[in-house]
Amino acid sequence: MPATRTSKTGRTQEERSAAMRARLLDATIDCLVEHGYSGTTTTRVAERAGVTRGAQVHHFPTKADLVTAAVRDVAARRARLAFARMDELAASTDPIGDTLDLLWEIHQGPIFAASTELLLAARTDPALRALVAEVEPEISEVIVEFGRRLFGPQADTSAFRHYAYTAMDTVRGLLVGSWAYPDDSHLDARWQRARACLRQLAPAELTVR
Amino acid sequence: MPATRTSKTGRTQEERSAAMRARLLDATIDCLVEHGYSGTTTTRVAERAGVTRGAQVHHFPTKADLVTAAVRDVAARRARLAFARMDELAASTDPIGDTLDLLWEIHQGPIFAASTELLLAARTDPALRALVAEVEPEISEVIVEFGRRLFGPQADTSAFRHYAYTAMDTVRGLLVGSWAYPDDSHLDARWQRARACLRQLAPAELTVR
DNA sequence: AACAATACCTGCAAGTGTGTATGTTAGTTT
DNA sequence: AAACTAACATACACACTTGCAGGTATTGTT
Repeated sequence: MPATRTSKTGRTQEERSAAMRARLLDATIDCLVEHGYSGTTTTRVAERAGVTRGAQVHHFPTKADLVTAAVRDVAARRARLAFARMDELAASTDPIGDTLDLLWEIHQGPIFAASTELLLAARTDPALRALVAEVEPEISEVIVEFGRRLFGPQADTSAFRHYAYTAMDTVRGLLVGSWAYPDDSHLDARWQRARACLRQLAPAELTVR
Repeated sequence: MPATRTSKTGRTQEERSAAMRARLLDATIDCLVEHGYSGTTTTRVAERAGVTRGAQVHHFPTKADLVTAAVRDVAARRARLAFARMDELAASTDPIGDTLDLLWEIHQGPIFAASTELLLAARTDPALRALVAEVEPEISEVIVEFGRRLFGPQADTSAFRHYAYTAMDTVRGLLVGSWAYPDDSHLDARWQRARACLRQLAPAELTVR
């Protein structure tokens, strides 16, 4: 136990460590979104987090570690957010449609830009690639688990998996496209169209558990 | 006319210039694909093209110029390739389906990786962004023109445009996804599914001109 | 043949990014 | 309270990138 109060701050090592890591990860995501992967220099991250570079390197020895940890972190947070709304979906009159909307919603915010930056960087950086290869199955597994809890064993069929992938591809495509054609005004409308298509495409026998 | 043959090479300035530019642009695309945007250093490009950096900077004063020119170049070449197959499409029994397949085919090869690298870099780099904003409408226009020639004035309806965008988004999404999940084996199968969906989604009244 | 213009080369300056080595402070253990 | 460990800070070395200045060679013009 943290018995001896030798100092004034009164924070245990673990608390300090966790707080520091959180600040660094947040700063990293911000940098990824604002400056892209190569613009996310360890120096800049440290600055933004209000931390010295020494502290940063102590927690994340290499840039690859830092960035993957950051993306893993937001992904996990978004996942928790999704799971928190599971009941709502199960009670819905159109669970599939609502799940699609949730998928869209989850992808809003910094997560998509950040993870795309990571992904594209990993495409050509072996060190990153190795780390991403570790993280990616975790994320996949979370998605599958989500489906399993919502739709039961049907989620383990290959048809379901294909469907889930297709849905995610569609969302990704729309969002990448939104960078190419910065006319964001019709973005939601286009999602509505795509959603309608996906809704129709859903395996007919799919029912909420 | 290039009358005076003062030298042995016998190449006109314009020829020299064009050849040099071509070599630089090709090398740039290769680097984009292999090393990503930030890994595409002007030094590396020059090396790869077998040219000094001085020559490179003479033709493309800045890195942004070089890279956008390169992407514009491949895009143009792919477009020519598409136009070359226009007759084939017009004669097809399923012109829309075949056009979708052509769209997919066009996106294979280096063009997609290269342009995505450019796009993502432009997302956070103002100088690049400005150049991309110039190139992007050109590309859009080519696509619209293609549609217009194949489907006539129907291509100018907003429904058609939305459809074209959706199709392109789908292709992009699939390909970005293929980097996230490096299991390329099912990629074509997934395109078949997506294609089927898009085929169905096509404006019913759409006919070849 | 002489002059101008363009293509191309060499070398450099300034800035930046990453990782590491080494010192200091705060927390933990006995 | 002393010894120990983890957290954090400072400073540096090495490599690398970009854009530019100033020179040489090739082509076009008169």
